[in-house]
This record gives sequence, C-alpha cells and structure tokens, in this order.
Amino acid sequence: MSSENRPPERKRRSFIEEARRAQIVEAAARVVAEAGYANASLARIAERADISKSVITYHFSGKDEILRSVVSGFFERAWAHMEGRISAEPTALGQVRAWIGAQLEYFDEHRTEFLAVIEIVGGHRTADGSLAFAAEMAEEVDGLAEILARGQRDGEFRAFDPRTVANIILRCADGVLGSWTTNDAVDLPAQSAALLDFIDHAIRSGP
Amino acid sequence: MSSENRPPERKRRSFIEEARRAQIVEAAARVVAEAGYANASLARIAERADISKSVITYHFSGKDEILRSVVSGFFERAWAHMEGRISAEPTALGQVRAWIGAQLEYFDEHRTEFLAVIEIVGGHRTADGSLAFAAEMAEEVDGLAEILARGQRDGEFRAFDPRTVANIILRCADGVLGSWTTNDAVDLPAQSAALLDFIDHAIRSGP
DNA sequence: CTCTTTTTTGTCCATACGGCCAGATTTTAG
DNA sequence: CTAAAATCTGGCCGTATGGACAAAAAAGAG
Repeated sequence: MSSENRPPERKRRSFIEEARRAQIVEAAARVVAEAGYANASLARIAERADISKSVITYHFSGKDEILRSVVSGFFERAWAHMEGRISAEPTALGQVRAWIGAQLEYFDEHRTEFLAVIEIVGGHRTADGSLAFAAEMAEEVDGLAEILARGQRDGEFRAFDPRTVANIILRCADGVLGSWTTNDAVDLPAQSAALLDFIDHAIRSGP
Repeated sequence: MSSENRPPERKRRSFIEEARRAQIVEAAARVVAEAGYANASLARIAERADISKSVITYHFSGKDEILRSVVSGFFERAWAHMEGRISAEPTALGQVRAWIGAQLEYFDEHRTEFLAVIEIVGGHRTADGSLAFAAEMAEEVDGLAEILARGQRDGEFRAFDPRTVANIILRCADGVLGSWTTNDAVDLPAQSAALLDFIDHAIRSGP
C-alpha cells in the first residue's frame, strides 16, 4: 500500500500489443457467437482475425485469458452504460426498470458480443470442472437484490426474498435476449416492454 | 396407413440392446452434467459406464444419437409427469401454475438429468452451426402460450402477447432451476413458491 | 454339441486441439 | 546506420477426439 495501485496494467503495453489484443478479443467473440463455445478454437479465431495462430499465443497466456477478456470487457462496458441510468432514478422501481431496460438496450446494440458472453459464461470451466464465471454472476444478482431490498423498506415492493427474485428477474432478461438472439422473428423492443411490464406487475406492492 | 404404426421401434431390440442403451444414456447424462457439454467425450462416457468405448459406437450411430436420446427421453418423462397435473386444472391460471410447479418438481427429482439436458440443449449444434434443439424449445413455448391465450379469452389474465410471456415464464423457470443446480445454498421449494407467486402477480388481470 | 448371430474388445486411424519454439521479420532506440 | 527489442511466421509436439475395424468372446438356435 506504499505506492499507488494500478490494477489494469503491470507493464505498459505498446500500441501494437493493445491493438492486437483488441483485434483478437473481437475475433474470439465473433467465433464463439457463431460457432458456439465448444467449437471455438484458437485456429478458428486466428483465421477469423486473419493472423497466424501463434500471434494469439504470443499476446495471450492462453485460451482462458482470451475468454476472460471477452467477458470482463463486455461486462465493464455494459455496466458503464447502465450505471448512470440506474443511479439517476429516484425510486427503486425506476432503478429496476432502468437496470433491465438499459441492459436490454446495451445488449441489443452489441448482439454478437452478448451471444458470445452467454456461451462463455455457460460453458467455460476451470480445471476442476466448475463454471469459471460463477462469482461474476453472483455479484450481479447481489447488486439487483440490494435495490429490491431498498424498495421493500420503502414500501414500493411487496414481500419476497430479494435475492431469489433478483435471480428470477435477471434470468428472465437473459431468457428474453436468448430467444431474441436465436430467433429472428422476435421483436426485441416489444419483448423488452413486455418484460418490464411483467416485472412491474410481479414485484409492486400496490394494485 | 394400412397397418398399425409403431414409431418407437423399426426393428425389435434385444434385451441386451435395450439395457445397454439405457446404461449408456444414463452414463452420458451423468458425464455431461458433471463435466459440461464441451468436455463430454465418448471415452469419458464409456469409462463412467465401465464399458469399452466401442460398445457405445456399436449400439449408437454416433454421439449425436446419444445426446438426442438423453434429451428426448427426459422430455418425454417430464411431460408424462406434467400432463395429468395440468389437464386436471379447470382454470388457465391453475394450468400455468401446475405446468411450472410440476416441471420444477420433476426436475428437482431428476437433478442430474436436468443439468445434462440444459447443457446439451444449449451446446449441441448441427453441422451448419445452428442449435440442434431449437425446434423442441419452440414447441414448449407454443404449448404454454396456448394456455395463456385461453386464459386471456376467459378474462383470467391481463393483456399481453402470449408467446412472449410464455417464453419469459419458461426462461424464468429454467433460470431458477439453473441457479439451484449450480448453487447449493438455493432452497428449491422456496424458490418455486416465489416463482409461482411472481408469475401469478405478473399475468393475472384482477388485483 | 455345433453352427450362426449378436455382442464386446483392443487397436488403429485421421483429424483437431492448445501450446511451444527457432528463426525470420519488423519496429524501436541510440 | 546499427544493434537491440518486439513481433510474427511456419512448423512441430503430445494429447484427445469420434469413429472404423478385424478378431475374440458370448449368446442363441437347431
């Protein structure tokens, strides 16, 4: 703690390094989204990025680091998009609606990345066989549960277990997005409105 | 149509054949549930079933047929469990609650198989890269949507798009089950009650 | 018991995987 | 310009995959 902390960079990265990493991460997201987690190989990613496979192993320690970059980068940018929208709302209900609404909106604008993240989060495992992103998912649930609990204290919401319902809500949102990404006939804005309506009716205390 | 139809068997299967297939399908479900779809190989399945890998390729045409057997067998048995319960309910709301309740109940009693099916449905692809079980999922949505539409005609439910909401409800249910299978701290009966309550508030027309 | 069919085994194959490395090439620094 | 550092390439390795195969073993039929 003597010196300042700089978590994002232990050694300064060159321009080329930064550009290559971004290119590779983007290619990885596209491959995973199109071919699925199980079929996403380094060779495919290299081919998609029009580079030699070795470039990937030069800039990344391994497949795991690439996938983690895809996921964490996406979450960071998504949260940056959502954060302001949520905190601007005065009521808990408004914050819940802002959360889900902004999330759907951001994912809508980044469809490929979203599909890739879903694949990775659901498929990537550590060496011992457990899901590699379980902790990140739990964090998200906790964040929304906090808002729900506040809404209950203020009388906005009816009685329920905040974490349980937070989990249900987030799963709903992912589900709507999942059906949208795999089915062209799905109209996302309409689905989004229906979902917000659905949640609204489900958690509000009043009639 | 001159003779009777017998879709489940083109050629009568021997006792051994039937037993082996069941054993292999069960081993496959266990392996997929524990190691994930991407790590489920014929070798692992054979090891788990304590048989030679070649026995699998003798009784099944390939990996695809095994996975299809896991999924279709599970859906058939689950539907058999749910069907009576649903049709016994006089109201549409009762049928929706019976659907979700019976589904959670059945899945609770067959946790390993359920996890395997989730993995397979979400991960298994055809040669062209599209999800192999998209049609089956759509069927399920249609079935529930029909009940919702009837409930709307009878005035039980408020106005919404039946297919959209059917999709949301089913995704919710899967979500609750997903969090339960990956998190030991989750209490399924409590979650199930919360979910039924959640849905109840969300779709009912009256206050 | 013998012959035929079914079932099982061990081995082999072509392919694909993630990762490694020596050397070539490019960029940067002095 | 020259030397050092960074970057890139093609090839290679060990492993694992799904599947094919002949031969052995077991089961069934007469």
